[in-house]
Amino acid sequence: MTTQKGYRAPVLADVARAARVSVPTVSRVLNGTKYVAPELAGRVHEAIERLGYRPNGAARSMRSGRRTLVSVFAGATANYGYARTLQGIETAARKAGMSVTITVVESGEDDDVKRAIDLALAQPTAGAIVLEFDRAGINARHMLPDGLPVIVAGGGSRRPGGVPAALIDERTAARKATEYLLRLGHRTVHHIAGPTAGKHSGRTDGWRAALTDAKIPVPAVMNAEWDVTSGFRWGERIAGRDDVTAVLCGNDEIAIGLMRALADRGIHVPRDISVVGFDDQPLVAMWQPSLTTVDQDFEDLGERAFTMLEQLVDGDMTATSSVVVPQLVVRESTAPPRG
Amino acid sequence: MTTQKGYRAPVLADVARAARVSVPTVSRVLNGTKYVAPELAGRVHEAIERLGYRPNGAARSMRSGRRTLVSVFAGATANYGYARTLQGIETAARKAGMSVTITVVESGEDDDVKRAIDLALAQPTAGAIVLEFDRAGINARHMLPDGLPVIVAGGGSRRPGGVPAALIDERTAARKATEYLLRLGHRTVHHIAGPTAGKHSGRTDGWRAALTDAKIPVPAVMNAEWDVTSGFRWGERIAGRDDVTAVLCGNDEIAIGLMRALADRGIHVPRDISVVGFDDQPLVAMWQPSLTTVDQDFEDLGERAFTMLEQLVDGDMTATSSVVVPQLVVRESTAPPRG
DNA sequence: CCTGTCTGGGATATCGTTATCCTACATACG
DNA sequence: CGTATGTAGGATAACGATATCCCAGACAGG
Repeated sequence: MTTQKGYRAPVLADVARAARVSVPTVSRVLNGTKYVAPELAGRVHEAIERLGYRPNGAARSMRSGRRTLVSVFAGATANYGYARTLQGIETAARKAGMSVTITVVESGEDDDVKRAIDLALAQPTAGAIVLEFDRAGINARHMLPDGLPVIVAGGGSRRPGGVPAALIDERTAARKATEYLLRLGHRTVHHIAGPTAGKHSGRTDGWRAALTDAKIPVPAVMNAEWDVTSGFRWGERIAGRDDVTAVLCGNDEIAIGLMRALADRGIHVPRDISVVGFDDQPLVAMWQPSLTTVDQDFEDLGERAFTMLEQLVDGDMTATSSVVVPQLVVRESTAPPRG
Repeated sequence: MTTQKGYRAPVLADVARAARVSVPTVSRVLNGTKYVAPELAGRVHEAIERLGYRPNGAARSMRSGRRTLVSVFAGATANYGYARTLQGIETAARKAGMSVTITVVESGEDDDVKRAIDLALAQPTAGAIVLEFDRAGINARHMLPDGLPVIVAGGGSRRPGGVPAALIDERTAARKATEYLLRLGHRTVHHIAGPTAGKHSGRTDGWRAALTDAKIPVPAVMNAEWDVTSGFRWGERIAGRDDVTAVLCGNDEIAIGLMRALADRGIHVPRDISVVGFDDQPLVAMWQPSLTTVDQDFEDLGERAFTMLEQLVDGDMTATSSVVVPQLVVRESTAPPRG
């Protein structure tokens, strides 16, 4: 540890002095913008190595205008879907030589959104990716300054409000899951929804569309949070009803909570009730019974979002929208209804 | 959308002109470093609002030397523990007005580590938090430049190599979990370990210490990855053995995979075999049987790490180490052995 | 031999902000 | 009344890099 009180990080001028060349020459060696004689370049490299020089990103991005920081806005970070999407963004960004900052938008309130944006954009930001799985994300998009390249990543099925987007088509996926349950012979399918992003939740919409198309009256939506406890509580209620034979859950947590509550009350899944989740978290395949769910490739979503942002930042405006339809993974938690 | 081709973000000079004051005065209004006449301050605020001015962070941090970016290095991001720790860091940082960048260190190889560090430190970084749950993190710490404030966050029980650290004492937790199983009457406790961070894994060490103290021969460690599949494979093997009555797993994923494999082979948990996990992910409380596990407060860990880093950056060197011992949460997956 | 083109590299301007210095004026004090 | 003290705000320098300009020398062609 050579950490001293008066330590000052070496700057370009120090390198130039040590290598007995001018400051711009060092810069040219670093950026390869012009030919530099091998002899000088060698001296420069040696000096850089010896002094442990590291370019100052602030100065660099200020003068050159190039920014290498991407801001991600999200309503949460630790949830499975968010975390995986973030992972995809980080991986793609790192390959492209860019860094990622993550800023949580506490709520959809204007104050929280504004604070989050001010904080994030206090850094030299090339562009933003907004994770629109909830209201916080949607409001964040609306309040971002004009002129900043923005990509939306989320669960919609079409691009939101003129902003290019990377999407997972949850609507179609929910529709396919519902149709699958109907094909198994269920008279209807019930739905426990997570907190919706405004009026529209792709998952809920797809479920509703499938029922409507099949000319089946749409049962009341059961509203819940995204956590296991919510699912458990609905399980307690559903256990007392005999009109429910199939449930499409807003996510895997809800499904698992539901199944536990049902099991505690002696209701067998899938014999008595079929359950479908959403997300395909690694754990749910190990459940007893293993969970039929929708496999969402969040990591791919993140990578697509970053790639589009990169194009946008480079001035390639052709980036419009990219939609992937996730697949239903059939496991043990679904079966034809009894009798 | 007023996004035009030739759009240029307003700078301080634009605001100054609009408010008919000098550039430094605008800066003073923004930073409150000196009294400014209310009249002028009002004009400045109005101009800022009208132009949608936003300070350029690069220029700011360059001139003032103040940095508001914290770099987190981690071997992964989407795993439960990493994601929650990150969440804790982000929350604390946001409250303190700082942003967080996350950089994944792909492996412990010098090349990967160096690349990750170069990328992250290309930004104006105030300090770094290294997540030391694996070898990648540990190597990252060693290669960080001198002079950069660094805090380690991880599962050790004492501060690693002179660097201040926020820790979760996994060793003591694993010891307590093992002692609990022994108290239930198990003759010995087996252990499935995740990929260890070098020689020492607190979880494995604590397990070994508990057995040694009880004068029980230490069984061979079963090595696994952190995922459910690893646990499942060990379950297949353990099912054929009758000397295993209690298993301490490196994390919850392994425990769940293990339990599923056992269940598939007609082995009942906890009657035939007791299983203990590590982490207390939200889902595992809903398992059948619900999982006895060690509750690790990762979010708190992240907050502690950030707070310590903040002190370090502010020149307060008194910060040394902060250790929390996580609690065992007893649920349904553990019981006395048969007979 | 003169001129034009190319190449390597130094001198200097510049990015947007904050730190430092300085001036003008008002007020207070001996 | 002269000087010390304080306040408000402008002028200017500086942070660390890159962009631009420019000059010296090498070399080719007429």
